[in-house]
Amino acid sequence: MCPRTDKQFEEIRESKRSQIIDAALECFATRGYHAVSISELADFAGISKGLMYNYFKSKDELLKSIFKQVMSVMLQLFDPDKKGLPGKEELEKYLDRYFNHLKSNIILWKMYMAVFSQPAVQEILKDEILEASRKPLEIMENYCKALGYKDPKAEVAFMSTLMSGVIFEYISDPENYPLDKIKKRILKLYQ
Amino acid sequence: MCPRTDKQFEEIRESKRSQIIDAALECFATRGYHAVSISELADFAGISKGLMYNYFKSKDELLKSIFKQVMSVMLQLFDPDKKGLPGKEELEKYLDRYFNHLKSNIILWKMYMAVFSQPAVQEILKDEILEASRKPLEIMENYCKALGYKDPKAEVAFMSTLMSGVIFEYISDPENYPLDKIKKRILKLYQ
Amino acid sequence: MCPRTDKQFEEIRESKRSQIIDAALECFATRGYHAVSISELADFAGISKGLMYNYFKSKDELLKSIFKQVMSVMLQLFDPDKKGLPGKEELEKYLDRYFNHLKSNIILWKMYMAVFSQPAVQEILKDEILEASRKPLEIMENYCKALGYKDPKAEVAFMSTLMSGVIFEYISDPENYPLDKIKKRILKLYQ
Amino acid sequence: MCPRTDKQFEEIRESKRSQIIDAALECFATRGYHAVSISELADFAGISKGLMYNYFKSKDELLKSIFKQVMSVMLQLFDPDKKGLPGKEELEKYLDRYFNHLKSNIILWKMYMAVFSQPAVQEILKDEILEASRKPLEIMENYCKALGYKDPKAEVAFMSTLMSGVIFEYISDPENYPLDKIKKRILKLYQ
DNA sequence: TATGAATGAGGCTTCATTCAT
DNA sequence: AATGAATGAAGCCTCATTCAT
Repeated sequence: MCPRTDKQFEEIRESKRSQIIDAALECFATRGYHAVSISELADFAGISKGLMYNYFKSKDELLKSIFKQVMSVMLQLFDPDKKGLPGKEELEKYLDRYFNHLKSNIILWKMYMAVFSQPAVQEILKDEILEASRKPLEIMENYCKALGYKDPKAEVAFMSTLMSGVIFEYISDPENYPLDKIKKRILKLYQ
Repeated sequence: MCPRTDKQFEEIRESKRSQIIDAALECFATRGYHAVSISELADFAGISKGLMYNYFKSKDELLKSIFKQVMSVMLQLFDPDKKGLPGKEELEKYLDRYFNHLKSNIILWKMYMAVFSQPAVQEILKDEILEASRKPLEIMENYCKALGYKDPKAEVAFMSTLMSGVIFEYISDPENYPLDKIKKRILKLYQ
Repeated sequence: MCPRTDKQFEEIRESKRSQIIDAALECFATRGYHAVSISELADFAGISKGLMYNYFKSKDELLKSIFKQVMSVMLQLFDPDKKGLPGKEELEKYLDRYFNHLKSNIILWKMYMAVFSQPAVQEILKDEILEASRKPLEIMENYCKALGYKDPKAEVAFMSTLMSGVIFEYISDPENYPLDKIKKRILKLYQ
Repeated sequence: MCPRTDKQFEEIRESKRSQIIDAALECFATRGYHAVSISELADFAGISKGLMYNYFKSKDELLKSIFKQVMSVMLQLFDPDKKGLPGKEELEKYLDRYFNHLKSNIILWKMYMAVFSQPAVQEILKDEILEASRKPLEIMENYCKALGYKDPKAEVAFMSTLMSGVIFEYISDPENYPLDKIKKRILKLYQ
């Protein structure tokens, strides 16, 4: 008989928003942004087409929201709690975290790759991508400086290459890619 | 005014086919498969929409044809003329060829990545992909064995990772990626 | 804390109804019926979408209600208090009232014109329109007879033409239309 | 067996374009711009929805094209062949042309009114409207000057008022509006 | 072989309306 | 009485594909 309280509405919105983002994340990651229609998305999320637009202004905006969420999760990965000087030990922990994250969040990384490799999508997310890549690069540069590399920027590029390669190979064939062996192999490089 | 011979017709067809494939390759690689319409493609290739369907049964078929061509070009890269035992020197030449190829055929590699990140397309091209990757993997395994690695398969996975990473990073930002430094860095690993 | 009386409820309802009609009148008149959504309307009126439907069965019904109100206000304009015989002096007063009304109720007249130019709406409001135009026409006919016109019906048509023209031109560009000069010009016709 | 010639294509395009504009003119004029959907329009014109967009970039563009055509037809009305000084005789001919035009092109004038009275449509056609009204106003001003009015601009406003009124009343009820009597009545004003 | 007009399915989006609270 | 989440029909538009010439 009474209207819902603001708090109730807030909860509904937050939960439904998550529900949509999760559904879209899975669809986009596994089938590609353009290949998934709003209709399919709504069906998959268990809501009506119209409701999508109650939560996201457009399909593009939905993609941006997903990307922001993906990036925020990933940034936590790259956000070291310890402020201590990075060293070999730190790097090992860092890689550990990274590989574990990859294993347990494969969908996020698929999304990440899908986004990065589709020019049309890149266009949409240009700004967000630039902003998101700043932090990890900074961290890696700190490691490289601490490890005494003469050309830290080049070493960062190499590290990025390694990491991109790992992601790419792993999500292409998670069953067969020897993730652990690769981790050891990489660690050996920085001993 | 004399009627063309069958051979001439065949040549015309073949040349026009190439013309279309080249145009489509450039469009798809730079803007993405879904973002390019048949209309735009026809304009870009300098022919009419209708004629496209004279050469390719559908847009999907066109994509498959392009991918086959891309793969055939890449296989040449991985087809060593010299049958000599692989060693450090050979590896250096191999990497040289690889990096040069990447530099001068960036469009092909963009296409290659684009295909890999489109699940729907992957499905269609599964077999071609598998077949195409056989040869390079074999070659790399030979190198690894020759270099005395205890676990050659793991080292091959690492090499693949490196190469995927290089492709990915390079095509993402060709202007700024230090391709040559990365090549040296990789060679240092195998000295 | 005492429960409201029925009368209070009634007053609240009536006042809220007015609030909605006023808001809708302004929106429709300035931006057009189709261009204004119920959502915008509710925002503008400071209530929720749902409540709109508590007061009006549909958007069309709302329009009808507005038009009825517009017509009732206009009928007052054409309802002369004085029953004295119409003459030149009366006509002047009549036009005065008319022009002043136009100036101070431009929104009502915009609405009136908007309705007339929407065939779909005309259909809905056919009867209301006919009924509403009876009175002014009657008054004008009386004037014409009193002024001694041989063909009073034709002169009424001419007067209607003048008035429609004034409305049309004035609401099209209220800033620049010389309303007062036009009034004088018309009065000169009937001296 | 041969493709059509450019000329043939040109003819097809021109004729189909007309067909669409005519259909749209009738629909918009009688039922209103917003009330007519592209689907209905296509049906009415006897073509597919898609083809509409082969000829007009959008519904708005179609409206603009129609308005341009309407205006071009009307401008001919206001474009006197004779360059002689305007006088009473000229004015009579001018009004003659005007009233006849109204009678035989009622749809055009309905369209004109529909456009002018719908704010949303005005918005779309802002520029075109301004441009189109320049010429007739200029002509009327010349008449007024020639007729010796002290305040020609005011008299132009009065004439515009008359003409708008005539259009408005006539298209509202063509059957019963005494067009000829009104013409005489107006002429009497300028004897 | 070659053209581009024509089609129609399907995409994204809006919005009047309903309904649980 | 009041709210806004939820629905789904319908709108505009795109585009792969067909077809007459």
